[in-house]
Amino acid sequence: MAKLEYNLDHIDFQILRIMQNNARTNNADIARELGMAPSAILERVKKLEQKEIILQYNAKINPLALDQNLLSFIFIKTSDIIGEQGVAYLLAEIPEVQEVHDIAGDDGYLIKVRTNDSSGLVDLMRNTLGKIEGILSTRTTIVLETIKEEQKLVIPTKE
Amino acid sequence: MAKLEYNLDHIDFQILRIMQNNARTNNADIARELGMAPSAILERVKKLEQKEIILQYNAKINPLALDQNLLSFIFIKTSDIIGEQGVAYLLAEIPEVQEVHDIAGDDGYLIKVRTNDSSGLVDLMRNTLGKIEGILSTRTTIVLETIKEEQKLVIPTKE
DNA sequence: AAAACAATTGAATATTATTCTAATAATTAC
DNA sequence: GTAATTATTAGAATAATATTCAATTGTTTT
Repeated sequence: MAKLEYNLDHIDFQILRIMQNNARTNNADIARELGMAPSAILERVKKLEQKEIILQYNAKINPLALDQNLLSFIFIKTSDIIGEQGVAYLLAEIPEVQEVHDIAGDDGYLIKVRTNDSSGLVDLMRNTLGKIEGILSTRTTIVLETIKEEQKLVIPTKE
Repeated sequence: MAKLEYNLDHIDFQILRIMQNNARTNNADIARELGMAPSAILERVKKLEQKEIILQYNAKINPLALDQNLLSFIFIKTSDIIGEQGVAYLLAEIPEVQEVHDIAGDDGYLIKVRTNDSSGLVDLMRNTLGKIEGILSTRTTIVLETIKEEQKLVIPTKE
């Protein structure tokens, strides 16, 4: 993909701010808040989507409601050569794995995993991770409590 | 807050699945997809919100577009006593800090931070973290590349 | 300054959201 | 087990929003 030009003005920032806080805010409301015509807002939002500045809209669901109570981070050392990320892509395919990051210094990855409980984690490690070629070792960190968990970016005030 | 009863049937699961994938899917579309009246869907969605099963709707914004290119994880050891989380709440207030987790075993927290670049990270550590009382030490892990980053939960197929 | 391009408005139409009532289904009480 | 209660749904009517498009205004480019 070619280098994209992100050319955002302060109106775009305002739209992003509103959307980041409530992705279901309707066009008419955004238009009212910004004092513009709905059609103009629609145009801008579409452009933000096309330029892949807004990547997706998602509902944040309470993990407790789906009985997914255990959050863990796992450091994974692999035999992946630098540049190659074969293991990473396999990890990314696992539904319980929410994040996969290639990290500096350790020849490995940091993954974030959400399971039912500790038995679910053990299952995952034994039956899923255990079957992936190239994993040399793992180090697991259990989350006792999550104080904050958001994806919100800091949006500039001025353009 | 009293213990909430989450009583979800397979229709709720389907709604959650749709919403999780695209939070801007409109009522009419959901209704059509599930073969139900829009009013019934609206009723259910409202209930899911009220029961705090759907926590919020957010737009995922491309960090590159806002020039936030560096992602880091920082382990923070503190003098917080078990049960007390004073430092955690201070950390949670920092806009660049997207996540704060109380982790097992280390008397500390794992935080996820998104900054402009490495100088932004240094700034944050020096000027913001450095001013928080009770932080004993930090260990920073830099993310070279993110292969996957989602909040999507695994939603049961059957009720 | 003119031309080319981009963004905005405003109005018209299509579609959706929302409300409400009646009917149905599911639970609970007795 | 039956009646009473409660929750859910459909369907129709209305309010509001989304979307399209032509005309206008604003912005760059040359």
